[in-house]
Amino acid sequence: MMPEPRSFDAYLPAPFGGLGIGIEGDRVARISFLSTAPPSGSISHPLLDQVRDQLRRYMEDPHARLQLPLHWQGTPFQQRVWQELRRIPVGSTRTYGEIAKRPNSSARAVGGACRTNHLVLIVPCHRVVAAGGLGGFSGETEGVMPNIKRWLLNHEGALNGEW
DNA sequence: ATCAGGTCTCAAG
DNA sequence: CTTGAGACCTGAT
Repeated sequence: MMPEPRSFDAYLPAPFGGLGIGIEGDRVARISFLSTAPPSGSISHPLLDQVRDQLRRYMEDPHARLQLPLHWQGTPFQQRVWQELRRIPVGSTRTYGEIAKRPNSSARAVGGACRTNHLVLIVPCHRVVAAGGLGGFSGETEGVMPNIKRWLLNHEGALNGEW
């Protein structure tokens, strides 16, 4: 049996597919890439309106700020990496190795932390690339997800015709 | 204790 | 240029 998929409280279509949004109480708990709208209907909540709003704005302008009350859940190491990633400016990228340097960690460990990112876009995992290329995304080394990564980086102006 | 992973690096063909 | 092995650290079983 596959693990029970997390439920989403709202769905927002996007140029690269769509985004699922889930909240816990009055905080955003997860934002993920979805290819189709989740079966469960969306609920009504002011926070969801706010999230949709900010995400839509980001689609138009990559510099739009994403400022939302967030609900973090992860190991200390993961949280540390995520916070670090949030400091990568729009339009630039870091390699897994670069991120790993600080805590004397390793590139693979960073990849692992990225893979478990449940706040896509807010934690810009898409700005972390491999030393020799685009690198994987959301657990895939090729296919749909890396294409989304490409879209996002291009949207942010971080690709100079490469990859 | 063991293994797999969104990698890196270096050495050899 | 391409391939392969070993090394790195974390998280899950």
